Amino acid sequence: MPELPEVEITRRRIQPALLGRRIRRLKTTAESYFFLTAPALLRRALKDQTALELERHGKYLLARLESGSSLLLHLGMTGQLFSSAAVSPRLLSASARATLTPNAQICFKPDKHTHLVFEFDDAGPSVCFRDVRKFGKVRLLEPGEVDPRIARLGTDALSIGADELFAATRRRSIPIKSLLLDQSVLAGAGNIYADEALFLAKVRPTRPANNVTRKECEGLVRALRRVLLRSIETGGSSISDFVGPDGKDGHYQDERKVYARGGQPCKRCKKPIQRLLIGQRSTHFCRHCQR
DNA sequence: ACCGCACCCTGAGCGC
DNA sequence: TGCGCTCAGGGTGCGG
Repeated sequence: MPELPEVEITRRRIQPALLGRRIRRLKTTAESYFFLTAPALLRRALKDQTALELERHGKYLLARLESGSSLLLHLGMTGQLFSSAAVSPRLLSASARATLTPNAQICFKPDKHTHLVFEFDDAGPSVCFRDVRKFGKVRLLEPGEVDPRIARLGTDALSIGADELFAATRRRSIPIKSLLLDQSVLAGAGNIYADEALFLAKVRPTRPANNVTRKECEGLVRALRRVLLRSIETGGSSISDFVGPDGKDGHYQDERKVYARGGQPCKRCKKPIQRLLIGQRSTHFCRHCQR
């Protein structure tokens, strides 16, 4: 599940394969929930365009094009943006994976889940967007147009201060975990890093936001920065689908303390990690360490 | 304004 | 070459 670190890794590593290369052709799959801009329009608009910059806004990527238009991308739950030269079993459908022989040359071939393929004027690799569950999004923005999803985003989770987080908690009675997932409060945190930050800060995820203290908000802001930066350092979390644009797995899953560790011993006190649902999201915490 | 929840999607895993 | 069920969850939108 791509969150801030995975999106930032994607941004950094896809840049060399994307920026400054003239798009000869864009291939797309058929109209679907994924396309906020109709695929035919997208194909026309991107032909002969060149991306100059790639920005991250929370979990969104925004490619600035030479024409002044922009391309908005969201990876959703299972989105993968990568070079066609990347090699990873995570980029293959289950059936393709099953027929792999141990030493087979793994060569990516767009499948039915590969919704975008950017081909370039030079003969180099394509850039592909694959998304099995289609929770991802793609949209073309006209010059000067600001997407409302971007406009609604709160401060980036890497730069939010304790004052701002504390102020946001005052008016809200929802669980602090739900507040951390609210992209209009702070942009970029998702289920994994919210759980991990709450553990590091020793705050129980069920606590009503308006009952979290100023000091705890300071701890939460520090913990968020720590887990997000560390995850970026280790290449993100490759728990199910995430893989870097170069085909490399991330390794933060090896360092996680609570996420998806329900029933296993707490790394700090050895008591079993609890799992429950908060706002339809599975939540993991230590009843002893988090108060 | 705020909050809880259904919904969008598909594959993996599991019980029978 | 089994079938049907449940679960995973980011973001949106709706009803209370």
